[in-house]
Amino acid sequence: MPRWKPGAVDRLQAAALELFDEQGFERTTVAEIVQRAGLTQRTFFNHFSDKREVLFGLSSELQQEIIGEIAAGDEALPPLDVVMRALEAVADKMFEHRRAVVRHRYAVIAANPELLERELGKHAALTEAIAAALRARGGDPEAAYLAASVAMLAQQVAFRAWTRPGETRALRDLLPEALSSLRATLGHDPEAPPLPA
Amino acid sequence: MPRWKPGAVDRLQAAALELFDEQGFERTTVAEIVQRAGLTQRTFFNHFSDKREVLFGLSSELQQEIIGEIAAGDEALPPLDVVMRALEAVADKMFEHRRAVVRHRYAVIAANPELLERELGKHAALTEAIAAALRARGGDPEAAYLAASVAMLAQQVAFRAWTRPGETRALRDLLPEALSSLRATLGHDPEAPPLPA
DNA sequence: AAAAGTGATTACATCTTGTGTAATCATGAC
DNA sequence: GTCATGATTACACAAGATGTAATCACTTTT
Repeated sequence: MPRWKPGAVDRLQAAALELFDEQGFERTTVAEIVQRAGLTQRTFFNHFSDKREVLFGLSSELQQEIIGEIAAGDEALPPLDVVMRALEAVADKMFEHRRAVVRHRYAVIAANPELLERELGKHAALTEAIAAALRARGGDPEAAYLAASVAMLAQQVAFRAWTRPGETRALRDLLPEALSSLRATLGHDPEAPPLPA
Repeated sequence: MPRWKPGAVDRLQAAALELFDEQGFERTTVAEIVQRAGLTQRTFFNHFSDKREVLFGLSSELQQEIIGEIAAGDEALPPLDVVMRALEAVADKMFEHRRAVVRHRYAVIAANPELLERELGKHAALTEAIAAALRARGGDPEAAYLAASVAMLAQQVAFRAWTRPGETRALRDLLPEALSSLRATLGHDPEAPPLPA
């Protein structure tokens, strides 16, 4: 007989998501979460550095997947293409099969400024990690930062579309579209050399 | 004789920036800030919604300036150009003449993850406000969002360069360069029509 | 000029988040 | 069988944040 019921982290995450959904993030106390999960406050803070972090359990796994894909990417490809392919692969592996759950979780996050700030922080950290992974392959540091930033902006544009009600296309297919939208937004560089015929 | 010394907000902001600089954000308590400013904790929280907000007093003014410029912008120009011109104008008006102060403030922010999250939140809010201002001029909502996002990414790239040690060029001149860098990063749209001869 | 109202500040109490430290005790290793 | 491990708990406490009512120089009204 185990001393404690297993899956403490899972229970805390589930209880928190439920409560945040039911009554909002701010009106939910950690005391309520741990009560529903059958644990103590100290245990909550043993597993999560703060109240918000309970919603971001998968972000480190996501980051590892992406930088893994980048490290394994084609050496000859330009940085942006490497990152885009990595994002497409990860879209299939970690997002596509749980659209409803991801939508739900993001709705909870979007409903609260504090959670949105944390999400933005994760986004920025991931951008930095991608840039670092690109630099590790060798290449101009500034170009790495630019490629990472542009790719993550495309990711954001595609993700917004993917979570839109009624949208059915796959995230991996929305990513190239997002990139095209960015190209269209930027227009053509007046100083660029003419296209080959 | 005034009942209280005037400039309570300014004194709080100054004391906070000093202390954050001296001992870091986390190791500084609100009690220390108000002691240095000669006020009480309750007064601090009357003026600032939380401890971080004391560093972001100018952000609402910045936002108003930018959306004002956008509203007054040339009707015929494409959205991205309207935003870029607004950012250039505001760069001159609010940044150029206090490079040292801005650098210093940003160094304090960059040194702490919580402050960085708040900065990202302000950045995102400004992006949304710009998109809203563009939509108010009429035009595709998605195009407005894209133009706002791309412009703010260019702003970020230019700002990074502007605050780099040794950099002397003006922010307004770094903005078009940042846009060019983004175009170069994205490369050319394979589906784009050929450039006119 | 007296009275009444305003608004920034203060005093006090309280809730919530987050941390430090030591104790508990089933499980698995030796 | 003994021992080390590690997740959980108990307890105390600092710091951030909020609600409420009181203060009182200054301004407006009468």
